[in-house]
Amino acid sequence: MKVAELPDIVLEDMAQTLKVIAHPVRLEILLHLADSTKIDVTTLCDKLSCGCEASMMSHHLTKMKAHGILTSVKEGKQVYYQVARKEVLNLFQCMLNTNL
Amino acid sequence: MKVAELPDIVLEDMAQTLKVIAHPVRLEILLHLADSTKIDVTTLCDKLSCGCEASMMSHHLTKMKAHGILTSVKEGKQVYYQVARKEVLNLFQCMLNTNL
DNA sequence: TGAACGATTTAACAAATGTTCATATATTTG
DNA sequence: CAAATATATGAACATTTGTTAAATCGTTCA
Repeated sequence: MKVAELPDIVLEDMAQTLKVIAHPVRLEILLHLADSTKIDVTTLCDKLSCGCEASMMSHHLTKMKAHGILTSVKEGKQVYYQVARKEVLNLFQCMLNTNL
Repeated sequence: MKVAELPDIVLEDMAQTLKVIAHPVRLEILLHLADSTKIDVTTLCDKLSCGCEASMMSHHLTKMKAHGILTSVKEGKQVYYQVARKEVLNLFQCMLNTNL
């Protein structure tokens, strides 16, 4: 990891990605999606312990989708979300391993 | 990594930590501190490519210190900062390795 | 068809947080 | 003590967050 050579743009991208996942609800969403392949908004609201309303949940999901972390497919009335960049889950593992 | 068992408080702490480092300048600071054991505010301003004024630099450093990521010692006129939680540097390695 | 319902998104706004620029507070030195 | 240097603080500005209400989209069924 050569520090000085890391261009600003890379740091900005990194910061951006970190910022997107740096929220307790969004972390919980990611953890849940790590297990289940795909899940719809209402079910997420029910399963998560954050007591999040559908509207707020939609906000968080939209944000992560906008940054390419999630994708979604519409099936009938529901919209199913899933993790697009599995790498973000490594970050989790890393944090858990190192007590962060 | 058992998802459902991760208590909210842990997720909040994680999110908090991520939030603190989720800024391009703060990332650059951390990378720089990974190499040099300790460094003062003005030198940091000079070395980093972000063109950060001392005042802003101080804010970033203060923030990271407040969250236990950095520590500082005052020696005469200058204040030297260094990394208190080396684990955060693992996060970097993790992100670089996985193209995040 | 279209009225009613369920699922998700969007809009609008206040409150909390984060960022940045200007100013203030040390600390050393002449 | 005054000047110069190093760092920290304050206050304006911008962004993010959370809430409530309303809008959209798809289904069902009378």
